[in-house]
Amino acid sequence: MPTIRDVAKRANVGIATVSRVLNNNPSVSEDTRNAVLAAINELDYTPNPIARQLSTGRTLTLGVILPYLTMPSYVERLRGVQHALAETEYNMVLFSVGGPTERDSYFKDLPRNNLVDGILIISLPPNDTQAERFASAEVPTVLVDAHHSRLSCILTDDVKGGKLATQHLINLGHRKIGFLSEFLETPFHPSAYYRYQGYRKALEEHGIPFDPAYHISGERGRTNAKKMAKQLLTLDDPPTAIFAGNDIQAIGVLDAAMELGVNVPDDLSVIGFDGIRDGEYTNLTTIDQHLYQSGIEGVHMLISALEAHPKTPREKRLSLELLVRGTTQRFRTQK
Amino acid sequence: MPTIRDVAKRANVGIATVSRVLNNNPSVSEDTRNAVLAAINELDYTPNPIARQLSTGRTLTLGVILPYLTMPSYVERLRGVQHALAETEYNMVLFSVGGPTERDSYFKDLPRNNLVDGILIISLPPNDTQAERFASAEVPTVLVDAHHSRLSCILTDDVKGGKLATQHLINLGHRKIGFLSEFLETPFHPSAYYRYQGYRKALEEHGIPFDPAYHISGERGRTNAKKMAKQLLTLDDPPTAIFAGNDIQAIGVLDAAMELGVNVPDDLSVIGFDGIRDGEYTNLTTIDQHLYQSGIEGVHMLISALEAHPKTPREKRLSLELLVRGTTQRFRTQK
DNA sequence: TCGGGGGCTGGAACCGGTTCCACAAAACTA
DNA sequence: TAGTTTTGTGGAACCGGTTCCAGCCCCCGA
Repeated sequence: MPTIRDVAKRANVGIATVSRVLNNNPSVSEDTRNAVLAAINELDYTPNPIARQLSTGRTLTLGVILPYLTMPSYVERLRGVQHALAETEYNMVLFSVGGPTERDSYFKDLPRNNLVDGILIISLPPNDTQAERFASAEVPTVLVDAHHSRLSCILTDDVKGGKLATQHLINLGHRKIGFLSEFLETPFHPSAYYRYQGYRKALEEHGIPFDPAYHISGERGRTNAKKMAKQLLTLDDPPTAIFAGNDIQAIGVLDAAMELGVNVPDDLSVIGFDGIRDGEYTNLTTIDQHLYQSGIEGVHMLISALEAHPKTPREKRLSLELLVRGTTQRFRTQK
Repeated sequence: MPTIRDVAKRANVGIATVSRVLNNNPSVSEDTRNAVLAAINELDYTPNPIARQLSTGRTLTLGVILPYLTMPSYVERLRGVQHALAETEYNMVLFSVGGPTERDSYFKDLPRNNLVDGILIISLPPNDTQAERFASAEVPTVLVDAHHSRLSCILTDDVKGGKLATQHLINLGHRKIGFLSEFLETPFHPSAYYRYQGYRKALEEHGIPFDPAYHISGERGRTNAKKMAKQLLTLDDPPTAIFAGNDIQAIGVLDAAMELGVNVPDDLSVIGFDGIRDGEYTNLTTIDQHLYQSGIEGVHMLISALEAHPKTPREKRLSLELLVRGTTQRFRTQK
């Protein structure tokens, strides 16, 4: 593998000059430049980026910490990141987190070791100690789908979204509205809890009393959602509409309805939350939280932090959109 | 940021000794080791991986070159890679390819510049020149879902898969079988072409003449598949079964059937190819090509090449599985 | 008592770039 | 024509680790 010194020798110049040519420094005469370029060509020389990284202190690499791609929403956000990064000079190192230990070890080492110029954290909220570590590090950090007052973040207003979803059902004439989600207390970002709050607020604003029997939470995943939905649907006085904490769970609700012979949307309206592609196939009404866009915005915020090194963290809220498809319908008393 | 020299000074030892402690070299006395560890702790020192990379020549990083995550099959393969990599000491840099220019630039630079210890290429077949460059580089390369005789690869037998799919339809009594796919001539891996060959072979073996009217190809994507399927289904003598080149296209066929009021599977059997998760929602019969597994196998092969540096490329074929779900049915003359 | 060998340790060179600084030659300025 | 700037260039130090090699000390055997 030829080095910069081989090139210098071959072109009969100093290594500083070769370096200048490589970095398009204008203070090199035309003749010298050509001689160097010729030598580079003859030797098929490529500069070693590791050496460059060591001496400049820049790696031109951004680290993305995110959970294993088990949930479609992570993939969708990553797609956005990928798209936004393509237009920049930065590469992306993926740190996939399988569990809390791994997460904590990345959270501990990454801000200290100069391996990356900036860090994007997706759907993994740091605790106070960890956030402090990120905030005091010289490498900027941006959270996507997570919040901490010490760090910049891209946020979704889950309370508002929960309200939006519930209001849609209320506007359709539903009064018996179930809420189904993963456990509200979670060590990760408690989006389900916020959505639940939006649900409660919407009910309250419309003078609909909250019925604890219509609220169920449990382990995440389609199959568990199906089980929970069955519980709701076999109540003596079952809900006429169900708001599921995310799209995958909403699909679980559809599974349950199918198995119980409950017709959607005639006998049951179902609304989800996320706006993942799977919703298309199932024709699911949902709240679109612009997952793809969140990745793009995260990268933009990180890049601008890289250039400006702002002292105070920034926050950006993404908009939400009600996506009416085929699983919600006006409630008919008649039935 | 403290360096190894700061630690050495604080612990009153030489830098070599600190380095030995960092690398668990046994020839350090217990006392010295403790003194060094104490200094490391007091200074909150973390070794700089870039400097280590430069001096050892190892980056502990693998490069993954793959197309933007536009197709579910890429995501599924990447999931497998992610899973397999988690058990190793390697990190993963993602080089996402949006177009041919970007692909070629990665293909050109990556094998030369020591940025990664090994390269995994997913669904992007190199041409002869590029393959030669990879083969002669000192960093090992493995192809997943692509083939070149000079490089190790993880392969799917698309001809066999195409035969399997077609035979399934034939076994169900179908004789008028359509084949719909993206263009057969493509600069990328011509899997559609191989699947088409399997289709032809199966017909031949069962003495069914090939009817060019039943063969259609065009741009990729669900919407285009829908258009093409409509053409097939509005023929004077339409096929009773359609084999689509991949699952997304098969879903497009389902869209077309729905719009034309053609009942699946009563009036039309549809089979896809891939085994992506989207197939679950649509209850699609398909050929499962074990995408997730392909990522895992790719990583395993690459890691073993990293350790053994084999001179000749290796090849591994993944198995295929017919996944019978709800979109195919026995053909009834009666109709 | 002396020589040899092993256990620890530190200095210096090295990995391959970038960049500060010094300096020669050329190009202005008066 | 002498003095001052400008332009182009090379040497050496530096980034922060690893590792070769030399050397010290101690213990052991003769």
